[in-house]
Amino acid sequence: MTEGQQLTRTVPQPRYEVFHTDCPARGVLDHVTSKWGVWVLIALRGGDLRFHELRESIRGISEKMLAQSLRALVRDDLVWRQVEPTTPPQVTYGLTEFGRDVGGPLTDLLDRVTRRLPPPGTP
Amino acid sequence: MTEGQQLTRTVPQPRYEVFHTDCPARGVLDHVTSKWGVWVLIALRGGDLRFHELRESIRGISEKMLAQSLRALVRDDLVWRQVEPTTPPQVTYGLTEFGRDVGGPLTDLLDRVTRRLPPPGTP
DNA sequence: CAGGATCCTATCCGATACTG
DNA sequence: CAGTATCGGATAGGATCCTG
Repeated sequence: MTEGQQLTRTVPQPRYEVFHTDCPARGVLDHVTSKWGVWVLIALRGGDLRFHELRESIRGISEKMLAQSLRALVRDDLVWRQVEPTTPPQVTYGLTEFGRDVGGPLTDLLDRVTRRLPPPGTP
Repeated sequence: MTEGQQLTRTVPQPRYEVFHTDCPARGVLDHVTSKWGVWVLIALRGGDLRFHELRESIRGISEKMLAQSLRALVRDDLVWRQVEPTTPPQVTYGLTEFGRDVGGPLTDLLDRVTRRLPPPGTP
């Protein structure tokens, strides 16, 4: 760190210093805001879902990306994974407390975008 | 659309149907949650900034990506751009009302991640 | 100073095939 | 059913050079 001042202009409280450091929050935030992570988290807000239910909820996601996103989210402790060793196997995913905590502002974000977005006549 | 039911399981209110359609909200949300868009928006919450100030705020971003992200955000009406035709030219960026509106939950999100993240002793 | 143009690399991501 | 493995095309992204 060569300079400690940054955003000290008009920012009320310099609560975080996530802009220059490689603090882990940046990685997690990147996962949370990743292309599919967003939708997985939002989908799971409606309740726990199994792999295929998730895949059907988030139309457009491939199995590969879903599995990959889920792995990342589980690693970050945003999502838990429960394997029922039956035949056929049954794997359920759900939000951890952290995941629910993060899902709030995420849904809020989506809400504001969707509500603000469809302005009549902007092709 | 071959089937209209989706997430009708446990979701309280089916407010949006952003999961299967290619509604524009998905595109905007993707921009908002894009790798750098997040940080641009958060950085601008502290006040209007010029190109190089932004670049310095968001350490790690390249000029190309900053310009590209800014263009996308301006297109989505999240950020405005004001050109002062002086020499040297001076271009200032700031949040639109939409941008500020979206910046709220975004900062909230970042806050929760950063606050929750650094658990003492998890190398 | 603010960025466009170009080149090249890293990664994302879908399709397919295969496993427990 | 719930994945993993691999391949190949598409895209994101960095470095550099150049312009108004």
